[in-house]
Amino acid sequence: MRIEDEIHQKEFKDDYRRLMANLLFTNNWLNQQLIPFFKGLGLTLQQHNVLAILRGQHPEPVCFGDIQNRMVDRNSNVTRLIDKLIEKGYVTRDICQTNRRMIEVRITETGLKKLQEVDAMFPSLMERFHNLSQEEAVLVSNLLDKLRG
Amino acid sequence: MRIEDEIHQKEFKDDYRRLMANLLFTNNWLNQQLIPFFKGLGLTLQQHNVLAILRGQHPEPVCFGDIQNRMVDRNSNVTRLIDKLIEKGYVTRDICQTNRRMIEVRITETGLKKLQEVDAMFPSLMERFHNLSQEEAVLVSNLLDKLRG
DNA sequence: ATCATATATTTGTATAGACAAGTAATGTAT
DNA sequence: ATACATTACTTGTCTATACAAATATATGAT
Repeated sequence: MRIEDEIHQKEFKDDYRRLMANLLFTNNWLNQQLIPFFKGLGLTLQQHNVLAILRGQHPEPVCFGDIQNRMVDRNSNVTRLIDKLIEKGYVTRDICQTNRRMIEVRITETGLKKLQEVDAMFPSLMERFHNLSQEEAVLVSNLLDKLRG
Repeated sequence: MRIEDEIHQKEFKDDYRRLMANLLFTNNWLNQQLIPFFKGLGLTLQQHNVLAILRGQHPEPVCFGDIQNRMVDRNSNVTRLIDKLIEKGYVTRDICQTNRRMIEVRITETGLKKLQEVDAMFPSLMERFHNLSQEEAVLVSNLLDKLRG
């Protein structure tokens, strides 16, 4: 459905403004799919993102700064995110012995199991992207990379 | 910059997951430009969105439901958004006389002036989109429309 | 060794978002 | 006419986000 019809706007001043509205609107559309999906699994998007980052380094730990730099949403408060994940038993935190300012975060077995549970559900989530062919998905992705510069 | 480099991830499981991460990351990038831009003008994105909708109908009023349906971010609480805009003197609200459940919202002269102030700054904001040619902007926009189905 | 500066994480706070429940006016079926 | 459902907006509450300030540790210059 054209963005003009989605937000009942006859036309945009220019193609860049149309793209801006479209990016914001599409992100909302995406969140409306992702938030309930992860909520059903007892996670938020950001919590899942952190777990996936930790799995990538497992069994090595990752410190807060590195977690932040690898997150899709850079605005998240890592301290409070990790607190939630510890409560759920998905990660551990320890003070780094070589630099005591840093915190080492590791994913637990329970956390790995939760990620496997998410993985099993992922294909059904990804179906919503299949309005685009694989080639089109690559094309959009590359153009977004180019947009950000 | 490629999304892989932005979030320090070697590769994605498939092109659709890469697109998903890229959409979320690009939206964050966009918000990091838009939020300070509008903040500098004393508005939030959603407040600006509402004012623009009201200008589109001016001098006719728009009711809450219609505002919600035309907003880029559908999750906004229109009641509280309008409260803020009334405080600032940018809109008025009146009970609709033909259906007393509905609220008629109108933009004021002050609101129109504020929008003119925003318009004057818009070209500088749009420069950040010029990494894409006009044709590419149209292409991405159309593919996003297609993605949502 | 001391002090200033930088780095890494934490905490506080004000505002916004998500979502459920509430209120008031209208429409509809009997 | 009355009761029930629907519509349109409001309010409450809990959580998350944005951003500034605070704390703790490490580094570097004198």
